[in-house]
Amino acid sequence: MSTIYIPKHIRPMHESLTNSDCALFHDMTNVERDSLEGIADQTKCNAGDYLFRQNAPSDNVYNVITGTVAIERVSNNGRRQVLGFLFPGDYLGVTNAPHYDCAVRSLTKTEVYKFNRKRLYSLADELPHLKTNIAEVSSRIFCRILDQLYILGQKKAHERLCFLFIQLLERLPGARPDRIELYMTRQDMADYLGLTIETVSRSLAKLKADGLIAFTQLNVLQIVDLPKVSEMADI
Amino acid sequence: MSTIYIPKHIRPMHESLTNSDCALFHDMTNVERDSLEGIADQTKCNAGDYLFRQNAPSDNVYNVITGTVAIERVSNNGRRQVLGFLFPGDYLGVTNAPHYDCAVRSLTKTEVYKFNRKRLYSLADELPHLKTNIAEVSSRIFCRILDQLYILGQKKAHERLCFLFIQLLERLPGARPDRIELYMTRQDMADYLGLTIETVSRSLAKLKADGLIAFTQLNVLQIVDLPKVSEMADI
DNA sequence: CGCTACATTGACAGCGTTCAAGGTAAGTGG
DNA sequence: CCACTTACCTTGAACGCTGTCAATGTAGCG
Repeated sequence: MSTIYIPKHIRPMHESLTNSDCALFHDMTNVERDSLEGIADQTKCNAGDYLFRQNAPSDNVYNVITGTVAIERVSNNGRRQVLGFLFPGDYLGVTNAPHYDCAVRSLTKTEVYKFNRKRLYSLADELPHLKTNIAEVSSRIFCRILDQLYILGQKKAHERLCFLFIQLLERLPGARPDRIELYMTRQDMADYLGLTIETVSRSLAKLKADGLIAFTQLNVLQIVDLPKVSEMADI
Repeated sequence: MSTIYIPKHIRPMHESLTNSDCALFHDMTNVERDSLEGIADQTKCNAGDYLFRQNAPSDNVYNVITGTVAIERVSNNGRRQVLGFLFPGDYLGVTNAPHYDCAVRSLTKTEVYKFNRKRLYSLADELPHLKTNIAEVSSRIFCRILDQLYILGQKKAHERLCFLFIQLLERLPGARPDRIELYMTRQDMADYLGLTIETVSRSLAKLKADGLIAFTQLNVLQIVDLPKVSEMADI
């Protein structure tokens, strides 16, 4: 039973998160969950705000409650690479380095839980399940990066877009083949997939013309031919 | 003082490894080092052999003693992506997933230390430094993957090659600007950099013609203009 | 209405892939 | 020692995808 104060309009963390990456609470007892909730602060930010910047001290681990964020990395010469999009349930800032090696920008209004990393990691020393779960979260993040690496190394523009769509379908809460809301701009997609915005636009047009996808609105996608889209995305 | 048996032609692990990634022993006492060495088996394999295959159970963590290996991933449609090259001191098989999501092939005769992962991780529960060091190793692996991701997303062919050269210069033991031995084939480079073998060949010719690099032998590279090569590789 | 930000489309050039031919080096067997 | 094989690498030519530059279209907002 929880003893800490929770504003009544907020559901306990382990009930409000639906994504499969919501793993910190996995296998934990209620008492353990309460201690984990005890070190979490809830914060909000608006579309366009940065949760943290590249090279800032990596003080916190975050867990997305609502909204979508983009992880991005900018190099000396100004080129930007988006390393991933994160959704409710996803974790960010899970690193052992003293500074973040990337920035996190919110694409929508976003609510997150913020864990002080030192406190989280020392709590993990007491709660074996938590330690396992942190490792599990890291492992999943790593697997996704490997997928993206493969896509960037081996796939053509329209295949990369299909990969993104399948990822959204699998990970974005509420996404269905007939309705996937794209919270990111074309530029964000381009920077994620290693393309230009024009190529993204043209590839979308091609996929549309071929009857694989459709747009009900500018940013609402429909996957018309899921088997073919899956096949093109296949890693 | 070491009490376990070490064949006399083999130097203790923590003395034989020079790479900066040799981090498992960092900050450990001699007693701690001995217990870590106690769970290590030494094995060898020939060029072309696989240390482990994609989807095999992830039973072991390896540490390269001598030689060079390539981490690779093959997809359903047969396209191959090389995820990295590893050198003496580097670790591989560091994952929390029950199966390896990639294969590891040796490019040369290779000696490795093999740690049973369960034993390594339970030993880490007793030795705080070891746990920290494992996390540190994971973190470095992750950072390198992010670098590669950026390269694949944003760089042109000749820039990607410069990136590889700088990586080799920094990480391959014995590499100097005027002599870098390339243990991998052109095809391996291509699969690492997301290019075709022909593009690799042509880009090498271009870099040579521009006076940035030279070849003393087919597989022995010389970086002639290090500042320019570094600049092109810049992440 | 006009402003702004974002997205699409067109024309064209260039980079990288593809297909094909030729070259190089090491190893094998007569 | 030399022809032959094999694996790897280089080079050429043509094609096509993607990037670049520029213009146009669209949606939201004051």
